[in-house]
Amino acid sequence: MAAVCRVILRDGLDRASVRQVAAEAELSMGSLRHYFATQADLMAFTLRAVIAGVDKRISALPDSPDPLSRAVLVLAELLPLDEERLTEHRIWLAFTARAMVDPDLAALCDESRTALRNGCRSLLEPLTTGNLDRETDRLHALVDGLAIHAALHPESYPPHYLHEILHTHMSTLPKV
Amino acid sequence: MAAVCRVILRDGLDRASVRQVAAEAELSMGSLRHYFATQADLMAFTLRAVIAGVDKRISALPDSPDPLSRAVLVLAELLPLDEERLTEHRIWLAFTARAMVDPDLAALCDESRTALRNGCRSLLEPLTTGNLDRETDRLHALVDGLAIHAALHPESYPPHYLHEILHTHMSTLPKV
DNA sequence: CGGAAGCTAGCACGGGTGTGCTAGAAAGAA
DNA sequence: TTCTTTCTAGCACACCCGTGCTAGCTTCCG
Repeated sequence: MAAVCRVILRDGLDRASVRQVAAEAELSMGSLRHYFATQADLMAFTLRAVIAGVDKRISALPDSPDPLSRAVLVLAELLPLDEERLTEHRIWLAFTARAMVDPDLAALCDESRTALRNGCRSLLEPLTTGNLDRETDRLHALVDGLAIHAALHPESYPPHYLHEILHTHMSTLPKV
Repeated sequence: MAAVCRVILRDGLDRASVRQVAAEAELSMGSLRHYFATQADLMAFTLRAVIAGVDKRISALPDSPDPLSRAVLVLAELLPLDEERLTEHRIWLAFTARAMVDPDLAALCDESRTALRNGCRSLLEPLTTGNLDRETDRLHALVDGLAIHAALHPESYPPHYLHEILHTHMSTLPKV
């Protein structure tokens, strides 16, 4: 639901009321509620849609025989390298913050967080001989941290710089 | 303002209304407003207090002649290794999310974010011969990412494990 | 003692909120 | 055509909100 995202980006998740979203979507409140019985439904649907979008983009990625370039390619999808991904990350951050006090959202966030971690792990597997779990968590933290910094200050983290940091990290993994 | 923090942790920043905070502090609304003219004042004060607490803890740290152990010592203060720091990080995350749509809070967050980055930079300076800016941003992202993951899932990130990851990172910095 | 200053309590206003509900329009099947 | 389903619009309720305001209480200084 594009309207929900626009409202969240402009006014924040707190102010994404049913009324505001309906106005943004140029719908009446009643119409909106015909599709989404409650506000929680609306928000959960939106979050799911964002997650599904990311998943889809990643699985559409071309295969690459070289584990390192594949890893960089995949991880780059998780960084806000363009307007679309910047939007996704801001939405994601808003929901993550709310997940701290909303068990339903927390479950959703956890699910995709775990998937992300597993993804990092499988990318890392052929690339390091260090402790895999530890390296996974280190990479995962780096990617999320970078994403947040870049989402808040895109001007300080241009795409090529993000790539550079990512490459540095992957090149300094503990190896044999 | 401990009451504000309790409400934010329990119900979220959105629901940290003047009424809720007053109730949590066992004060009347009027009394609270005698000290904080507006809700924004209350929140800004709280955020400043949290930031000041972290600053104070860090500057109270004992000196260490060894740059590596000093770095690990300082950075450990930025991770949720105990209940107090866990609280701080959750509060911080809540405010960060709101800073996306609140320019006043954004200014505050930026300020301490920059300070943190500079801190990382000066810790890193004697430890790596890699590109200092890039290493700074990489470390900064790692610390923030770790902090967030640990704040959301403390059970998966026990203190010794956080330390371990930190140590791994510092040991694999690009060196001569 | 008197008076001022600091503090507390609470009311009231205007406004925004989620959701239950009904009434009607549009569209498609019989 | 008529009936049924799907959709739209909007009202109404009860609730919580920030803030302006006043009235009373305490505390302390002169």
